Amino acid sequence: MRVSQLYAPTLREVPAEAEVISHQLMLRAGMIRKAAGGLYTYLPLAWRVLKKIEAIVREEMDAKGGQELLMPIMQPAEIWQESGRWDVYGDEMFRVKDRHDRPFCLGPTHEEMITTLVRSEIRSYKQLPVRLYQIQNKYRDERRPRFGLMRGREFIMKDLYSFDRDEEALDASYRAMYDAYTNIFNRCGLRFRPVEADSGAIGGSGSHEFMVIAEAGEAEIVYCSACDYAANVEKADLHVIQSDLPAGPAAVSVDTPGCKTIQEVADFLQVKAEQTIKAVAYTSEKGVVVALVRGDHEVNEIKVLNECGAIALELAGEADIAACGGVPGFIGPVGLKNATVIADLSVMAMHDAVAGANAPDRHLLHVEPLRDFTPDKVADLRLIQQGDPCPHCGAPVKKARGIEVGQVFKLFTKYSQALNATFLDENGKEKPLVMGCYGVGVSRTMAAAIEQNNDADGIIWPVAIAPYSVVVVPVNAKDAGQMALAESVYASLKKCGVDALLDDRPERAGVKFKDADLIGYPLRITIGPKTAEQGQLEVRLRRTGETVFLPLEGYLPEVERLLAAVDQPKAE
RNA sequence: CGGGGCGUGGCGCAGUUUGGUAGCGCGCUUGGUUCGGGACUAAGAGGCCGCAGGUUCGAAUCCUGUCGCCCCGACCA
Repeated sequence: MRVSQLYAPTLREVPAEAEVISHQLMLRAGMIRKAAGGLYTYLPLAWRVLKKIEAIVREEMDAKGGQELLMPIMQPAEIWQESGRWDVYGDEMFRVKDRHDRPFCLGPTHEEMITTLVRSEIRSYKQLPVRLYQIQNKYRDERRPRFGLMRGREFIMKDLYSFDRDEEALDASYRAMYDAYTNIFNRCGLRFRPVEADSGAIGGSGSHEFMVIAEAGEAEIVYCSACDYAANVEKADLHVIQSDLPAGPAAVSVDTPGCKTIQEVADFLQVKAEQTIKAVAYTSEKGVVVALVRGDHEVNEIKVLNECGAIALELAGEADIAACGGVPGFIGPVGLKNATVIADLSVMAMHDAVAGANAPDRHLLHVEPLRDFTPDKVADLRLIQQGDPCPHCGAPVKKARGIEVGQVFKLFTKYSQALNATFLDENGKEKPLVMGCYGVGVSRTMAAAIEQNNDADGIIWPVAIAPYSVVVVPVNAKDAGQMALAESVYASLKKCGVDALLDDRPERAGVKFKDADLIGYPLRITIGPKTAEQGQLEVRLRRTGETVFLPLEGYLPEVERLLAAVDQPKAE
């Protein structure tokens, strides 16, 4: 490709709408343009990167026995009604109607589609395992699309679904995909970490997320400073923390005028925050749920959601709090009614605690769990914090931010049971298929790669996913000798399979260098006035900024060697 | 959904308070001089001032409505 022909309009200034670096650079490098909020056109450079990522994904999926197919983006409502998710999925699903007023949705995911497909063909255990995948657009009406491609309303996803005869076989599928994902993100040149994850709305249990470590990430993870434990904060388990206080005398109510926050109460009553019990009320379709944690802890809403079995939680309003006998700001566990009360493990281990008295401007002293209140349920509810003990080895954990680029789930029989997808085992017994699902955010992976690989001049593509590996830049395109040499270098690179680009534009050298740096081709070969005289090719490495000279005779193997080595950390 | 901000040539912005001929930088076109890190110069092209209604002799500017975009939040009693 010649740059004079390339549709890659670069921008000198940062568009005002872009906040994160990947979004800014993709706009500036002429890779994407916005069509509407969360909807983007991929221009040729971006499309080349996406195709390279997809090619890596396909190779790794095929290597694990995956077979590619393509399902419709538009899906009939009836299969979602059958699985029960039509009503559950909520506003995040784009819903459309055809001319006969029949309801459809734009697929946010494809469990229903694949399961209803497979249920009519798979009859016998002899046909298993089956691993089917596709790469296509997904649609989610995000409540807030942001950060360019990182959270769009339309995005490219690879989704594979595995069907196995039993959980042991599912484990093998899961392990195969876990390994494949590790290969994919390694090959894309990303620094990432698989973390234990909550399985969320999609259901099932047993899940890992592949997190690219980056400040712009929307997810928070914790990892152990000593062992290899790592988890999404939503998932991280926590053990009981015992109180060292003795049990107190009978509870008494005291005035705490205007003390609504834990800090205000603790300061006013001269106790530590960890001696207080925090009660957080939520509403759900199952009624009011009150979560109790220690005052210095935070509630992990995901854990609450999982414990109470509701579809969605919202912080309760004043009316809901009043309905269960509470007073906003002064709600406490003693005397609550008409609510499901769930206490964190560490709350049950407290003694002589302070809690809201369910009366205006009043708190209770000397509260004793089980003596003064008995929760409906006790569970691990708190959100992990930096420095908390690792659930595996007890060493303090650290926090980091990550971009979720992939997730693997064990679905077990959630969908096969709902959608009646069964097979006959060796004994002629009908059983539900045991499923797993595995997603890679392809477009998000591209954005994540930029978040991790850039500098003040622009993008620094890993070779494996660069739109072009090498750009050949004649310093002066009007100089016939330079152009002839550039043409011949370009032709020979292409001939031996190097993804090369020729910047034949009649621009000044500086303009071409700036564009090359901005777009981030791994290698730039500069053809200048002295190149022919000295008999040497000047090659600049984007990642390190180094310039190396190669002999005009026999430079091709050297270029290939450079391409193979340029992303590898230097051995000292 | 709540809060805040912004919509003015392709991009970045000024002008709005105090109504009176629509501006600047970058980019674009043409010519000349330049030519190894976003050149200089001369002459140009390009704007329903988001949209609709209202006030006014007159609206980018004031009023009402509406649409879109961006950011923060959807968080602890």
